[in-house]
Amino acid sequence: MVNDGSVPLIAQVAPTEDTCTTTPAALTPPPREEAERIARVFKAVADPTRIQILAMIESSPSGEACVCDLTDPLGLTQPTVSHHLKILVDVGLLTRAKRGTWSWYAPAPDRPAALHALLTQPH
Amino acid sequence: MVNDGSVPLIAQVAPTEDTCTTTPAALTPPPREEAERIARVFKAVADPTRIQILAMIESSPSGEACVCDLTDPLGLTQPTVSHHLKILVDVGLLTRAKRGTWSWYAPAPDRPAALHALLTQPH
DNA sequence: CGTTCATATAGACGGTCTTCGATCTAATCG
DNA sequence: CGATTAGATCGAAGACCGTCTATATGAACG
Repeated sequence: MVNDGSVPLIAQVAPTEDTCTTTPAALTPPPREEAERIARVFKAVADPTRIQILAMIESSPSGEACVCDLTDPLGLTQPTVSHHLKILVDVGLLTRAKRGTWSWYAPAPDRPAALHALLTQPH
Repeated sequence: MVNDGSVPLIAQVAPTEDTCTTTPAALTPPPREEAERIARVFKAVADPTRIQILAMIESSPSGEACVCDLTDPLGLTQPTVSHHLKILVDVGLLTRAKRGTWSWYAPAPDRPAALHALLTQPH
């Protein structure tokens, strides 16, 4: 890709640090729309509380949890926990099933697997 | 760390949905410190501009790019691009190599692979 | 040494996010 | 029906973020 057949006669000491803006092909970013869609998912997990919520639900023996299971261990109020859960549902990382008075939250089956891997075995 | 690779995505329905707070074992969140560390990485990629920057650098033929390569295609000022690049370097997703007047940014070799997969083939 | 160029940093401004208290909705049960 | 309970929504306060302009740093070059 760089320095193929067309080699200058002058032996350059450094391989590729002449110019930058004059690179043969200008870099083009991916469509803004696509970048925003990806960023939206990352933004949902870019909060320590929501990462804790996801981990709690996934480690739950029944595979799901309701709001009242989360408030006390997290030390947050019920509206705050509901707010975080809504964000996670909106981006498709959790599902909500209302049975009776309680709302049960569970990991969405089609959530990105790589995201889960990053969450469970961080780095 | 608690969860292994194979996760039972399908939660068995309705074993016990009487109570929620009286579940046998109360759910305990992962340590806040760990959740904050993970969130810090996600926050770095929770911005469409930074996702575009990462994609541009990874698609660059030389595998790196300097600031002046990015400003025009992104339509942003130089300080803004430098700001985003600093964030990506601080979380360990990019490396910076200053050669001469230019600063060359490249993907960090030990960055999480799952993150890269999510960025390149989104869903 | 002074100029120029690429980049980094500082400070400011408008917008967004996290959290809370207060209130509304809806389901259970006496 | 009235009371209770779980959860959702609203509105606000404070912190944080992305972007800009202005300026500082530092290297190349005449």
